Amino acid sequence: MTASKQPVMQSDPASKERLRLWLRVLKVNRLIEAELRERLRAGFDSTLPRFDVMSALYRNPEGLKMSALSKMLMVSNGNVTGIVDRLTTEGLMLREAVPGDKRAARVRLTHKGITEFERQAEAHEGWVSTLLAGLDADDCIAATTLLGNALTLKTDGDDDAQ
Amino acid sequence: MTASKQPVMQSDPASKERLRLWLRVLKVNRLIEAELRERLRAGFDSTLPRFDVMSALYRNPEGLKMSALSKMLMVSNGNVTGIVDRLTTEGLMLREAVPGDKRAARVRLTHKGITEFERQAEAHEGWVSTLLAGLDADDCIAATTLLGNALTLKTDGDDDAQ
DNA sequence: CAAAATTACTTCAAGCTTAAAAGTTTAATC
DNA sequence: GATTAAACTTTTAAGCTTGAAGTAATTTTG
Repeated sequence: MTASKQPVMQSDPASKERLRLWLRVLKVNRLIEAELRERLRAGFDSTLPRFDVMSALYRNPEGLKMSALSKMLMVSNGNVTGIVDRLTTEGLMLREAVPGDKRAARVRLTHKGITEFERQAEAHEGWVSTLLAGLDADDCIAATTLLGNALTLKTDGDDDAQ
Repeated sequence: MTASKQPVMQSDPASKERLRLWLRVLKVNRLIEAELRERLRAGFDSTLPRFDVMSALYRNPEGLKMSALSKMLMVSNGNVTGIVDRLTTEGLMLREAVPGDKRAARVRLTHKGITEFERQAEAHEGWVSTLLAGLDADDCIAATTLLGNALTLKTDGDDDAQ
């Protein structure tokens, strides 16, 4: 117990509550991510980033360009390259040429990738539901709505659904 | 638009809302983390993991054992080692021997580290408040409470406050 | 049309992250 | 006292992540 308890007189009185919420979001996120990571590893010898990529491609069976993928997942361009490389090596997805553009590459799940993702997604939904068992449907809707309001200035490209 | 819209008849009817909430948490987390990372990089030539370590030590001026630090931050033991190494090299923190135990090492902020963290923490609180400007104090309390209920089974070691 | 700017992707270096293994020291048990 | 188990930390290998630099193709523009 020393210093630290004097908030420096923050201008916005909601500032402290916002900080508290952010720390809570961070905690929930870490807890759930850690659990999902462990279960994906143990159950499917995979990782969350791989799951995310497959999930995005599952929702877009016609394929996505690398840049669209990285924008959708909010990760860097160079990052996606490595994950796609590995998934491709394992035969779960493939790169195709884009007809009118020799720079671009379109990636999509193979049949094997689709089958594998469906297996994982079913388990995934159950895990999430278990981890959030403390909240019923109404609580979830309320929390989702509140968090959605936090994004009013940032969100544009919308995507959800498993 | 193909397949994918048949939820496989999940047993728990709240399952879909829980999944939706999880995706929302993930999105908020990524958006805010990305923004904070960028600002820490541009403004202080630092990173979020470094900020987190310094924050934990700031709240514990007497120092923490490496294992306590890793538990508090919910990251792996080996992970903390590297971050502490770098912060130590920069003179922001230091390792001390624990009197009765030659296995353990206690780490704490140096004076320079304390000063530097205070600078960063003030900016940090402002950034978070800006990013969550869509929510007033009551909204934040409501959201924090709801998310807290999600953790009822997992939370034990409590820590918060900047 | 040619130069310039933009777009798409990959490569690179540095740092973060984990799980597992290894190295020390301490505590417990026999 | 010797053996075993536990606690604490570091090291290691593999993968994730970023920002920046590099390559190539496309579009814009003068």
